[in-house]
Amino acid sequence: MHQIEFKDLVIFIRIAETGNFHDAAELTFLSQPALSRRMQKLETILGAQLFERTTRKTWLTSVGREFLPKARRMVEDFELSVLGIKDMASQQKGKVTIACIPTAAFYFLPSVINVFNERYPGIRIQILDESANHGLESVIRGDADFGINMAIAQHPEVSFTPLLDDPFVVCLRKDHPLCELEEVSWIDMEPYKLISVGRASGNRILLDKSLARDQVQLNSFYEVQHLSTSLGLVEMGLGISIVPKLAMPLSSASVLTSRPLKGQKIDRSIGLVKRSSTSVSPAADLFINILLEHWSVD
DNA sequence: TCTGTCTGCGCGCGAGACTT
DNA sequence: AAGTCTCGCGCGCAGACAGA
Repeated sequence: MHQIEFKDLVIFIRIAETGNFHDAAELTFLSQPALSRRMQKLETILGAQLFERTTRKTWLTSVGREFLPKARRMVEDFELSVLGIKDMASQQKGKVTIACIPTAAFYFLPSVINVFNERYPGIRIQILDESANHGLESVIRGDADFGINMAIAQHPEVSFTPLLDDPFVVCLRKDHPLCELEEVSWIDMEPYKLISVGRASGNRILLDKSLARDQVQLNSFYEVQHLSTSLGLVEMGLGISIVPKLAMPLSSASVLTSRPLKGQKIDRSIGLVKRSSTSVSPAADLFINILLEHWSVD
């Protein structure tokens, strides 16, 4: 089955413009017979004659007149698309979409975005601040160019490049009795209500694994969906929480503080997640380069 | 007669099948 | 994996044809 080619449309337009197969052939760098056959092929595919021709004169049929603006639009769209891709390829325009777990978005992105914007002001950035699982799905589906995610969120279709190890800490109000300790053990936490994130969360999976390994059961009293909510409840004095250090507020004015876990170390490895089967867009590649310049683990 | 289009024929190229 | 063969497709050349 033959298909209409881009060149067939260009030829059709040139013949319509010149009213002449011979001149159209010159303009399209073909011999006249080759052009004539191309036109015949196009007419066969369309099942309609586009030109009436005699050996002296060529003119559009009613079908041809109707098809001409459509063909022009198709050629124009195609050319604009190619120009758009060229712009992107030359890295002056485009968009980078990053699926990033929220805590990492705060930590990694601002400095990288600053540098990126200075170097490539024409490229827009979209951040999908999503949970580890949703972020991974966005990368696999192609909704995001790449992701910044936890090592736990891995998949055969993606590659993972570690950027940072983020230890879990105990999040406390500054007036909490446990603040007197330099490090906090599981036993120290037993009397207090624990605020934890939902079981689907990647952070929760890591924490539960450690608790199971050490055969410890904490008083998990409140369950929330987001780390930011658990920080809010700690702030209100409702309990304590075990969170990744990156989730802790940066401001010293905050009523919250943290203490390392005693004896056991729970780390989440955060890194760059990319689809392994396809290459990223030129714009995304530039962003990744700057990200790795800033955060690459040597 | 001149000029433009169509058609027969052969050539070259690329893709896929087949062999070593 | 590399080399060879086959087939289909598009091309140009040359000549036929037709209208002004």
